Amino acid sequence: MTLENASPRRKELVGIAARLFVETGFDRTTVRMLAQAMGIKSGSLFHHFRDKQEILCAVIEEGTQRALAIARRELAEADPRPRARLHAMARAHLETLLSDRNAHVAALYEWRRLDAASRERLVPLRDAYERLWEQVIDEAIAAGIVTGDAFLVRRFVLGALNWTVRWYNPSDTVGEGGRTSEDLARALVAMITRE
Amino acid sequence: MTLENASPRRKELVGIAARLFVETGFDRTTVRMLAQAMGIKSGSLFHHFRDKQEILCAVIEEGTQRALAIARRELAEADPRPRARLHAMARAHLETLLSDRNAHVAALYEWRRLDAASRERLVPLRDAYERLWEQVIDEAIAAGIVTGDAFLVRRFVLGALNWTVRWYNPSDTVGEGGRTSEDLARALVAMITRE
Amino acid sequence: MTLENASPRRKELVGIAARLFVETGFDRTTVRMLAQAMGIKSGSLFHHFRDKQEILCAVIEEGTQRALAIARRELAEADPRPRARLHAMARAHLETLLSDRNAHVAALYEWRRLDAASRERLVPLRDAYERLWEQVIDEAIAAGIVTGDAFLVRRFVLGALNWTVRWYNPSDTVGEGGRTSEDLARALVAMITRE
Amino acid sequence: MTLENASPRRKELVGIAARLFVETGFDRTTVRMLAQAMGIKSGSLFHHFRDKQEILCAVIEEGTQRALAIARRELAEADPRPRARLHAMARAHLETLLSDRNAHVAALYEWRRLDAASRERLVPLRDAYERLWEQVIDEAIAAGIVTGDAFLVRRFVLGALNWTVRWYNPSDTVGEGGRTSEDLARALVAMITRE
DNA sequence: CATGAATGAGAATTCATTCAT
DNA sequence: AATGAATGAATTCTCATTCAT
Repeated sequence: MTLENASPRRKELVGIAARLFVETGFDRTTVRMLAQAMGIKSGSLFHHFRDKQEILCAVIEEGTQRALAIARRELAEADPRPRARLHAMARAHLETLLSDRNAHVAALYEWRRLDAASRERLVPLRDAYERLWEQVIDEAIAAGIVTGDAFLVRRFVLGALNWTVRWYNPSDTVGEGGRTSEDLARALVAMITRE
Repeated sequence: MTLENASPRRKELVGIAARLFVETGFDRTTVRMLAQAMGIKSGSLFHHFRDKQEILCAVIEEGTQRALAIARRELAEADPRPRARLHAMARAHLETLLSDRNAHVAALYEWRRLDAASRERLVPLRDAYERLWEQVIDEAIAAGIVTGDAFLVRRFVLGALNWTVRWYNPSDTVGEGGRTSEDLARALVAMITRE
Repeated sequence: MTLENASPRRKELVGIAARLFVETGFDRTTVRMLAQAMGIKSGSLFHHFRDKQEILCAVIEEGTQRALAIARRELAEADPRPRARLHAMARAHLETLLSDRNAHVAALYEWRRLDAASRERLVPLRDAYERLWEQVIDEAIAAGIVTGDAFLVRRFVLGALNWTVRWYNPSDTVGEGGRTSEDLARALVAMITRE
Repeated sequence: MTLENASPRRKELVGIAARLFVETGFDRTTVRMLAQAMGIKSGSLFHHFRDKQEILCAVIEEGTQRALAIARRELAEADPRPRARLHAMARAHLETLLSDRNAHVAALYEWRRLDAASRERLVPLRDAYERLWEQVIDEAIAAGIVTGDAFLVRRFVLGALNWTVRWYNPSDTVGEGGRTSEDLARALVAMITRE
């Protein structure tokens, strides 16, 4: 599941690329911009990555991997009751999405830019993450605190969460009415659960 | 509210551009692709639009305008009870988003590509549309069928709906488990309302 | 010597073109700019002129013709003594050059943009004008008020005069230290004559 | 006084660009023509210069700098008497203008094509050159060998000299009646001085 | 005469990528 | 590893010109 090269230097470069991809979009981020942000010249970039695609692929892998790791950790630490587990997942998702505007955002918003080969490689990883959500939502429905079609609920919930990056700026707590990402997680869970 | 140039020819071109922008993304849609899809040569495009930006601007305006018109019509025809009005808005939103994968999708997903001037021009239009949602959600909260922070509910609901274009293909009813966009609207309303 | 078409409408258009060619340069003046300044659409321009070259040709012809006419008039009216005739020529030259920043400037500064055919057509006209200068300078040398190689004197004098359009703005009498174009003519004659 | 980038490669390219700008004019010299003359592909040009403007700016800077350097050298070596100094300046000016049809011609004839920023940067350099002329002409007037308004004399003299590039071809000594540029300098000085 | 739409050749510029040093 | 120079294909956009209406 891990890629050919996971040196710390490379990890650092991937983080920088992730930020640029989120700020500017993959298409509009030039190799020269990436290199400059990394403190090297554009020619040197190709010693670390075969091509621009590979950078995107690495970013998306990193983003999904982190999302998966954090979700697992939060679930492991969470109260085993369904509502708490739902909350843990929402919190984890928002954390990877908003806390450092990191690779997870790129994973979601630049997925379409992956070429076929990369996509194929990354689908299992993404599915592993989604399966976590599937479980938690199934449990919530089984417990009667959420009603409806599990598939649709999952899609709607992820949509609601993913869309936050379009309107929520975690560093601007005043502009956001003082809402923290924790508030967001709680509000979302409240919105879809009853009793 | 309509802009500089509204010839029927232009409208037709805007429709074609909308489709390409949704299929391929604004950045990856070249002027030549647009021209070819329109049946003209790339130079001729600039007879109708000053630059590529202006095409995007026209597409987004058209998309938001249509969304606004359809939402108003649905609200006017809907049962005046809060849940019905919520449902009408969701149905209207999904219709403009999914029925012909039209300009409304571009309006949502390519908004960031607008330059400052266009953005400024279009913000009021977008706000008018969002105000419709505001009203309907306020009514639902007042009626006690939805609970929570009206602002967050609106953002979550719009996120859930907007994200549908990423996973729902209305022309593939089998792959989508036979779900129609009407089903989606109903499910969303069910998910967030109680009693 | 006159061109196929000398309608007053055409003359007017030529005048407008002359102004634009001087302000912006022939290469940078687009057919659309010309048309707009003329109050018509670019397509219509080609009812009046075969192509852009023909406009330039007409402008240069007009400019040289006017310069020639005015020079002849001034010489006819001038005191027959050599210095007075020299002065009359300088005054005439500066008048066509500066008084209405007209076609004569274009004739001098855009001559290189003429195609071979136009150039051939206009060379005799330009030579007729230069011959006037030749006479006047020959007379001045014969009279001993100017010394030197007649050919070089003529080139130097014309250079000095033609270059005025690069630094002298006749409508800004303050910025120009209150110098009129009449002052310029006098100063030039004074500079090259003795006794 | 020198600018951002003065690599020898760049200097060489600037020289080639100067020649093309003089032969063809800035507007009609395409980037492809420049690249071909430089033996590279058009894309590579932008490795050395940000845009076409910057090439022009570099050419004009180079041209004025050389003119300034040569004028200073000639003045330093010249007999200190006013006529000799005038002659030295004329000779220097014609040398930079005619000897290799170099950047100084472009500096004079394409100045208008500079954008505002470049112009601002180059004005002091140009002024430094003109101040040399100012001094020499002031001295000549003070010595009584030239009469008139120093400002106008300077403008006329520079006009006469600058215009030579329009009619004088130094490599065609037959067509030019065997006149060398040294002859031109002498004739000009003779024309404007007395006794 | 005038127009609006269209054209096609070419303009400057961008950019991922290569490669000798 | 890193770099600077170069590439070539593609991109947006310009513009003189044509032509049906």
